[in-house]
Amino acid sequence: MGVREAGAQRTRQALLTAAAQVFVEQGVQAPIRDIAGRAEVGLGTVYRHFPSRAELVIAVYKHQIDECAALADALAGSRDPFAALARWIEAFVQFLVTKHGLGAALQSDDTSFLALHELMVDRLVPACDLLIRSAIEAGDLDARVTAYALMRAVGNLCILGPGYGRDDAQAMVERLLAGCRVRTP
Amino acid sequence: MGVREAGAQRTRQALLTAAAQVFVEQGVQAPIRDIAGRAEVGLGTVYRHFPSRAELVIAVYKHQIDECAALADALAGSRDPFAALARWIEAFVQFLVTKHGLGAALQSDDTSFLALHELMVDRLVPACDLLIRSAIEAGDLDARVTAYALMRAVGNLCILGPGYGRDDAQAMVERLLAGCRVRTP
Amino acid sequence: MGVREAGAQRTRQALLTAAAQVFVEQGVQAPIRDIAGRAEVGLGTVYRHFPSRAELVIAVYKHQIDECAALADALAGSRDPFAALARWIEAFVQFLVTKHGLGAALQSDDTSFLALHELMVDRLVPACDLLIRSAIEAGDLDARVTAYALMRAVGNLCILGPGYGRDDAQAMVERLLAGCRVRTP
Amino acid sequence: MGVREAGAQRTRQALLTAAAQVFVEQGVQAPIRDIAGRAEVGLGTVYRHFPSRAELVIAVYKHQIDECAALADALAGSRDPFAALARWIEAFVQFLVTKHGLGAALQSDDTSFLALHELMVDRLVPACDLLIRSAIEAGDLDARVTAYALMRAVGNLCILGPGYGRDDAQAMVERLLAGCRVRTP
DNA sequence: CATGAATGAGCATTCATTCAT
DNA sequence: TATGAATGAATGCTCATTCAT
Repeated sequence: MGVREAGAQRTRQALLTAAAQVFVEQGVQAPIRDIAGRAEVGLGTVYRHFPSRAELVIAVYKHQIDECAALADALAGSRDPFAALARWIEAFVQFLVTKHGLGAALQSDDTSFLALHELMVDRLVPACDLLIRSAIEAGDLDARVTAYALMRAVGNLCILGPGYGRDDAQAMVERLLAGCRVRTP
Repeated sequence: MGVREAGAQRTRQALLTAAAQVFVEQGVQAPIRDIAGRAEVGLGTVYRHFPSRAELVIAVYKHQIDECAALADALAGSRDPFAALARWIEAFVQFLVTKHGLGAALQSDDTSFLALHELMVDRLVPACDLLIRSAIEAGDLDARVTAYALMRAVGNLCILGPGYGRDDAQAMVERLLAGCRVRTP
Repeated sequence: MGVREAGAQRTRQALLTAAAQVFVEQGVQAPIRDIAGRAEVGLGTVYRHFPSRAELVIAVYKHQIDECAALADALAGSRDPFAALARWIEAFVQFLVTKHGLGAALQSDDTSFLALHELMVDRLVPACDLLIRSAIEAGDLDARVTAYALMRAVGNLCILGPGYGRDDAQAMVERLLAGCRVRTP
Repeated sequence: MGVREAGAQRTRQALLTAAAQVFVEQGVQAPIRDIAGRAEVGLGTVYRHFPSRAELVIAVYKHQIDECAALADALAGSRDPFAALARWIEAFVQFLVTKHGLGAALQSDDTSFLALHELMVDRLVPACDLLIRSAIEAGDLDARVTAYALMRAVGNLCILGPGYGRDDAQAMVERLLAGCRVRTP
């Protein structure tokens, strides 16, 4: 890789970092200009690296999404399927809760986020589904719970605001999960 | 009240009706112009009656918020405090779930919705708090649950999207509530 | 008509005038901003009156197109059909030649001018066709000449440039028409 | 010529070929980037070889322009001067009609095409003039016809569009030429 | 009070052009 | 010489908001 490519990679990284920050502050709908400004880069440079907003959003979150999916694989086959699910959901919450605005982006009906939505669906829903099936088969989870709806619900619960912080979200997700559990006498 | 005042009241009502419809169709962020058009009224008239978008949003939902608060009062003192809370939450969900975009607006950090947020806090949090206290005192509810966080969580769960409809929201809220319950042996 | 409507009409007229000038100077692709500036009007005002560029272009030329079509009707039924056609073409040339950029717009493949193209086709082609048929029936015109192609050709010949002015265009059109004539011995 | 110069020549040729293709597909206003991409060459390379778009356009068409000029020389001195002119014009039409957008470019007031215009004037006008003079002297052509205006007119007639194809252009040019002929009794 | 014309800030996007490597 | 990353001016378009009538 030549110096130029290396420079381009640095720019790309700077853009991802800047975008992540701006997304936290303003949400994923933030003006592209602001991201360019934050990265101290020309406006066209953002478009060169990420022709559409969706691609930028995806690039920003892809790494963590992949990590999350990998965790599910690691947890699959655990002896206590419900506990495994709970642990995975906890990790998912950590992911969401540290990325302000992602939760909001996920439920946005804006077409530019369909791709992000798809990525999550493609990568995480199957991962989550695996754990859910095991828990259901073990007789621990309400069989009506679907991966998609659960993730959506968890995602929504992770939309923070004043007076509703990470701890609150965490606690509520735990309660939601508890409510999905089949009570064994 | 003179004829002029009466006319103004009619205009105000027409605006509220129109705004409610448009909010359902396009969300609370709908262009003011569309609301004026729906009400068959000039654009300036909207601004005269509701100088800010927030005031309009509030006016549109105030009635239902009041009803919701009143329901809490009616349910207070019930013999089964947890069931009362559950019924009230159900009503709250109905309110949110039929107002396209309201859930999203509630957690928006947009300053124009602070006032709506405040209204909900002022009117509904105390109402909900009443029911929560009773349920806690009856030993049915986790004492760590606060009215504000619960309502926020419920509000979030009511943010709908493709593949996550009213029924899903409803079911998830029920599970959340179940998870907040103290299990009696 | 109230004063407001009158003012709006004045604005509309100012816009049409400004647009006509700008079209002459820069062609029909001129930035909307320039037209707004020339009319000393806000950018939004242009969009209020003419939501799309095509509508503006059409409005600018519609009056004259209508006049041109009317002339054809007046000339129809003349005793010398070929002379009638020649006179009409002459008027058409006058129209084109005084609107710099229109000829170019007519042959632009830009979709925003389809509407203008359609207007010309709808109004002028039938008008021209009437005269052509008569001339053909009278045995004066090559029967293979079609209204559309002839108008297109004339339109093209009216695209002026340095060293090729109105007189040149006029002369060339006359020669083209002569070349379309059936020579009677 | 060293290997470096030879490589540069190859690059230059690749660029000309690529540009010719792109011009046909998108017209002479095509983005420079597209041409670089088609030639599988860096963007800067295009600018190194052809600092301005005009120079590229000229280089692309120069060969054919020269051929066209040479044809005129070959046809000069023919026994039937008018037929010679007609044949030459026919070749000129073929040249224009197969170059998408060239006709339009020729009459564009865009300064970047002045040079192309000049090239055509420098090479083809004298060539055409030769044939025209002969035809006039033979008493076959209207003496008022000038080479420049005739070429311009022919160029305009070769601006194609939907519903006005090569055959139409060809036919119209023939009629124009017929209209320039002096009728001998 | 009601009106709606006018305004212009704000944002997305494209592409010609430069220049460090 | 060749490269292509970076730049930013230019332009289209939307809407919130003001204000003269």
